[in-house]
Amino acid sequence: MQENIFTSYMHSKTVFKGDKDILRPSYIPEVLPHREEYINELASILVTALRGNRPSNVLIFGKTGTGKTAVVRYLEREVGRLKRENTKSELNGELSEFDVDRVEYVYINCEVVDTHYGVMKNIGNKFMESWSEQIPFTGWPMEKVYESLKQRIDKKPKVVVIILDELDKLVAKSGDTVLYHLSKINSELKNSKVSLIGISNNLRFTEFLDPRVRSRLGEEKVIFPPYNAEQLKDILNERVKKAFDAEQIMDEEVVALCAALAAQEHGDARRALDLLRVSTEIAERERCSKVDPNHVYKAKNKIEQDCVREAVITLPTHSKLVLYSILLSHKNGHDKLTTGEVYAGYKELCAHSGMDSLTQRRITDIISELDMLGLVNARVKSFGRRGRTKEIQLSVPERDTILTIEEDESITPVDKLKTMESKQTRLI
DNA sequence: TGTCCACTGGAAGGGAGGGCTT
DNA sequence: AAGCCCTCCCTTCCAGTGGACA
Repeated sequence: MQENIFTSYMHSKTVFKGDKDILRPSYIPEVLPHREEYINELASILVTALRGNRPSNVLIFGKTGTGKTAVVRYLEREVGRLKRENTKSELNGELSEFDVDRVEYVYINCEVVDTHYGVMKNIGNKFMESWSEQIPFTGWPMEKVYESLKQRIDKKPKVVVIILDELDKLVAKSGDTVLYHLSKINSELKNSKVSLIGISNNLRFTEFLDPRVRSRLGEEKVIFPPYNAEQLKDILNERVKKAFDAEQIMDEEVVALCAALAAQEHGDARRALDLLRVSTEIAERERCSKVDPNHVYKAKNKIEQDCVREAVITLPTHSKLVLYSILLSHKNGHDKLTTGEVYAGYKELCAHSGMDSLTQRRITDIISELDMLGLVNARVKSFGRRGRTKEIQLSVPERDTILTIEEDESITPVDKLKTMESKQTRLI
C-alpha cells in the first residue's frame, strides 16, 4: 500500500472501542444516572397521552447541562420503543388499554428556529400528508400557516406532544405569539389534542408572558437542579464503560478531574462530557496509551479557546469591527472604555476598511450582543457630570482574538494601515 | 437642590430580501 | 407583474437615568 498522509494515523492505536459519539452530550444513553426521579415524574404526566388524553402542559427549568433535554428525548425514545412493541403485540393479536400509535412527538430547538413563523412551519411540516403541500420557509401569511397546521394535526385523531427546547430564546426574540396560539389550539381542534413541553434555562422568562399564556403553559413545573461532582462522576463512568476498550485506558483521577472542573461551573454535564472527550482526543493525537490529568487541563484550554474563536469568526463584520476597536484600545493600555470611545475607534476602522459606519444607537446594541456572548464585559455606569454610559472591558485573550478578526478579508488589519499611511491615528 | 452630561434603551418605521398569491 | 407577507438589520426619535458638581 502506498504511503498516504493518513496512513500513519490509520495504523496508530485508537483507545476508542467504537462509537465516539457516546461521549457527546447529544447521545442519549440507556441509563440517565441521578435523573430517575425526574424521568418518573414526567412519565407520570405523559402516560395520559398513551391513554389518548391530553397530558398537562409542562415547563422544565434548569441550567445548561442539567439533563433537561436528555430526559425529554429519553422519554421520546421510550414512546418510540413502545410503539414498535405495540405493533408486534398487535400482530400477535394481543389487546392493550394504551393507544400508543396515536402519540406524536415534535421536538423543536428554539435557539435554531427562533421565529413565530419558523416554529409553526416546522410543526406543520411534521404532519405532511399526501394531500398537503410543504409550508415554505417564508411567504405565507401567519394566519394561513396556523390554519394549515390545525388541519394537518386534526386530520386524524392523535395526541401531539410539542417540545420547545430553549423556549426562553424564542420568547426573548419573537414574543409569546406562538405560545398564545399553541396553548389555545385545543379549543379549536375536533379530533386531536396538543400538549406542550417548554424547556428553559431561565426561570424568570415567564414574567414576559401574557398572564393567560403563563397559566395555560405552566400547568406543571419541573425544576432540574445542577449535578454535583459525585453525580457527574457517575455520569462519566457510565459512558466510559461503553466508550472504551478497557478502563485501564483512563486513570480514575481523570474522570474525577473532569467532574470536578465541570462541577465548578454550575454542575454542567455537557461540559464534563466535552472535557472527557477532548482529553481523550488529545491523548490519542499525542499517541499516548493512557489519558492523564495533563490531557484534561489541555482539553480545558482548548475548549475555551475554540469557544472564543468560534464566537468571533461567526460575528457579522460590523460586530467584528466593534470588537476590534475594543481590542486595539486594550492593546494600547486602555482597559476600560466607554461607548463613545468604542464608537470613535469603530468609525476610524470603518473608514480605513472603506465601509460605511452604523449609527451609535446600533453600536450600543452590538456592544450588548458582545457582552451576551461573553466576549466583553459591559455594565452601565454613571460618571456624574461626565454622563452615564456603558463601561466596557475585554474578556477574551487579546492577541489570539486580534489574529482571528484579521482573518476576515473585508477588514484591513491595523499593521497594514501603519505601513499604508505611515501616520499616527487615534487607535494605533 | 437643581442642572447637566453622555448616554441608554424602547418604540416606530424603512427598506431589502426571500417567497407566495392573484 | 403587482401586491402581499414575514424576517432581519438598521435608522430616527426621544424620554429617561445616575450621580458629580455648582
